[in-house]
Amino acid sequence: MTNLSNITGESLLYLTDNQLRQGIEAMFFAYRGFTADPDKILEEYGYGRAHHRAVHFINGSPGTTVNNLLTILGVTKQSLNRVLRTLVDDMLVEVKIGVRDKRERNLYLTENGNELQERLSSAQSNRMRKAFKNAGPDAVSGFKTVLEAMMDPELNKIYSKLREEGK
Amino acid sequence: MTNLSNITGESLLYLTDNQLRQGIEAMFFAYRGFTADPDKILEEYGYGRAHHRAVHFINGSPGTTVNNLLTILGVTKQSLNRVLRTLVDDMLVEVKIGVRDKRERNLYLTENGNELQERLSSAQSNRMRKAFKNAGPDAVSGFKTVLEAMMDPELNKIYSKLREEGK
DNA sequence: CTTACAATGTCAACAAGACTGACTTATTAT
DNA sequence: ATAATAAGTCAGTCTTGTTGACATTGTAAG
Repeated sequence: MTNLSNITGESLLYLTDNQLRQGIEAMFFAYRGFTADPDKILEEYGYGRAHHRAVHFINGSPGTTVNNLLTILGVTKQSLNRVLRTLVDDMLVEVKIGVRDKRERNLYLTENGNELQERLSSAQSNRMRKAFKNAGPDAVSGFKTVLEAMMDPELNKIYSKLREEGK
Repeated sequence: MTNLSNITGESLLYLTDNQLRQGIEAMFFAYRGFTADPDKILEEYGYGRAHHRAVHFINGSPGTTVNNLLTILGVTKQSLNRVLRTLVDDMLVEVKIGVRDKRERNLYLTENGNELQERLSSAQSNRMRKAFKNAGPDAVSGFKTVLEAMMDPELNKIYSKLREEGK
């Protein structure tokens, strides 16, 4: 029992190339699984992952501005605009002129937009719930800890902010 | 010590919508971080992520066939061929005719190919190593457990096979 | 041996989703 | 009045995926 604390502590973090390689491949395959279910739903609408991301973050921060969305998504306004325009044309997203600053546009999901969001969210959540249940609570916290450490520092700030807003 | 095992066991897995939402966003932001460093290197070569994936899996299974690669990557042969052709033209990948079955093509990295692979791998591994170190060994196993549970069953088989091959 | 199947490669056309660069229109701030 | 900001748009390019059709070569089965 002398060096057991060492064994479970720092010294197990001799990470071999193979362990790192496995981590890399786990990320690759898991991300594929992670997006598989929503992709099927999006296909019905003729949408892609870009639409999913927009809908997801508008749902999470109703009334957010175009600039906010650009920062979170990390794309150009031309790229976002293409997606946003189809969502507005299809009556899934509503655009309101800002009250404080009339240059800003506040984005909201319509009733139809919410319906799509719910479908996407529940598909993705179901998979994640199963994964979490299989893995157990300790694994879940480990999962989140590693992912947070893997983000770029700026994105981590945004993510933390979103965590606070979501209670 | 009576119900502590319960608390840390099943009952903590009442997963709220917010916890699931956070997991989803963590995946999104972490994957961005995960690909950020290699993307910069690939830009020097005029390559994209598709090239990275091809190089990665050829490196992991030298002599693998085109069909194997198609299965792992989950793309069409036309899509893979475009990428593979540039890699062969640029002398990063070598193609040898199969010995057992002459229809098959066995793929290998050349010296230059290995150099690119090393650069990509070390960039990505460095980030993952940092994340693993920050998170600690328990978090690492949790991370892997959840990701494996999140994969599609078929991909999980492939992934397990690759784990075995890598000792 | 011929016929069928399998592994690979290629041509063409198309689409999503990213990019750059330039430019307009409102609106706000200095 | 002038400059900066938020948003939108037009045009062109690139990567990476798709379908469909077809050719070549080699293996396997009858």
